[in-house]
Amino acid sequence: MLTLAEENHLKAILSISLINPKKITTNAIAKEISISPASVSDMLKKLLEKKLIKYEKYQGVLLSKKGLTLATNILRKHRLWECFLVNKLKFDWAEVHDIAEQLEHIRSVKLIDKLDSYLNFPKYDPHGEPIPSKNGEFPKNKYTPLNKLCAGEKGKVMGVTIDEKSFLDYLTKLNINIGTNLHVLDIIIFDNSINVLIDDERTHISNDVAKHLLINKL
Amino acid sequence: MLTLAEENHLKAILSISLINPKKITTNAIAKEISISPASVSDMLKKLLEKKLIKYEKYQGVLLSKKGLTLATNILRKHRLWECFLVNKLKFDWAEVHDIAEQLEHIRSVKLIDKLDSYLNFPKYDPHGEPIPSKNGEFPKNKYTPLNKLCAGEKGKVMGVTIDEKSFLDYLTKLNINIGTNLHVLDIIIFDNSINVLIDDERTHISNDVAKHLLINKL
DNA sequence: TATTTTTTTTAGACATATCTAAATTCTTTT
DNA sequence: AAAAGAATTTAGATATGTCTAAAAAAAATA
Ligand SMILES: [Mn+2]
Ligand SMILES: [Mn+2]
Ligand SMILES: [Mn+2]
Ligand SMILES: [Mn+2]
Repeated sequence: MLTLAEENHLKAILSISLINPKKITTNAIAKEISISPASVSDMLKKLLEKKLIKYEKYQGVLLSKKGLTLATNILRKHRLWECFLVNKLKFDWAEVHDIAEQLEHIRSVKLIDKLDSYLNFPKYDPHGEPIPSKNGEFPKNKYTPLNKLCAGEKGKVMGVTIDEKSFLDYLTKLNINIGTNLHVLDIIIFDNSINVLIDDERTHISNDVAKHLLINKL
Repeated sequence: MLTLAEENHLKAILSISLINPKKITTNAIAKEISISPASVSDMLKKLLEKKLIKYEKYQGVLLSKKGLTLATNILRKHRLWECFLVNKLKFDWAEVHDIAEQLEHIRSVKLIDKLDSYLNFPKYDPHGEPIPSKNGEFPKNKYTPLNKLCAGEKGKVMGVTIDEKSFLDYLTKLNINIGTNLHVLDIIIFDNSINVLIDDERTHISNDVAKHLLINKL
């Protein structure tokens, strides 16, 4: 049985490796969960002891099979709860991540099975993030980050890859939501920012934002 | 902001005082949450420090106004989640208490407001236990514990005052549920147990069980 | 390759929450 | 009212999870 801290470390490792599937550094984990690298080092020893990670001192860390299963299940719970909060309780998409950070630690297999069924077995959460199945498989998506589109291309926003409130609130301010249609006007070479057309309105989007928007190209 | 342990102690004090509204003893709290009396003593110091209880060494404890508000809110969350689990996710009434023990600690005022509304502002949980309102008021009920009925009286089960699995599973075995009609045949003076008629079947119920069954007398 | 910088780990401290055993206080019985 | 018994608190220990500062190792730079 995992403690809350152990679950949070495993989930952090998974989250980081979903973006960049390499060995994960102590510093990256520390940053992800806002604790000191020293504390992460301590925890890595415990997780290694429990065979949840592959780890050699100074050499970075990977999830073991067992660790991956457990971490994926936490992510599954997180995203299912986000669906519940948005689809059933009518929360705004920007409000649910922080609450799901708490709900994801509730322990009951039956609860998650029933929640999944109650929600009609969703494949994506309210941010377009894929929900792993019970046995840990992610639905494939073939979407392109907005920063990979070329001038002139058009597409529809299918999801984001960050679901923190500050990011989502900014998207809302830009009139971007899931389903929004975009038309890339031009790309500024200097900083890789782009000008897009949204609802006939010209909008400027930084590269940092664009790379977290998943687009279904027309 | 309360820690999990603090919340559990406050809730324990409230639960005990709902059954018997006197000064609560250290031992009673210890028993309620299955920890040592020594640990409870430690915690009482902390709760006093935070002005959540009225407490003098060796003299037992009461909730302060602030403590009562917080504890009542935890109970409210517990019972609302139990409604959700039974009414929406179709859990059996015996399965939900343990899961609600976890869910009751989720922190989000908006979540509970929305859950309450989603459930249509229930007044009683699946065990017939009253759900306090947002401002801490309990709906009044005028039901009688089964052990106070006299031979010959009839009534309907409206709720229970324990919602642990072992108790509820036993009720199910006795064919007792919310809404069950009972007819008290006779009371055994020796141990205050009673014989009742349920669905034309004679059933023997101990005093210990009978006192936790709330009856609406016909 | 040697030096400097960065990253990671270790060492030592602290807060929380628990325990058992011993001391203290309260309650009951004689 | 004294003694015995029960309840409560204190003392001291342990486990977990965090921190900062210092040491060690790895990576980057000169
Ligand atoms: Mn999220
Ligand atoms: Mn999400
Ligand atoms: Mn309950
Ligand atoms: Mn209940």
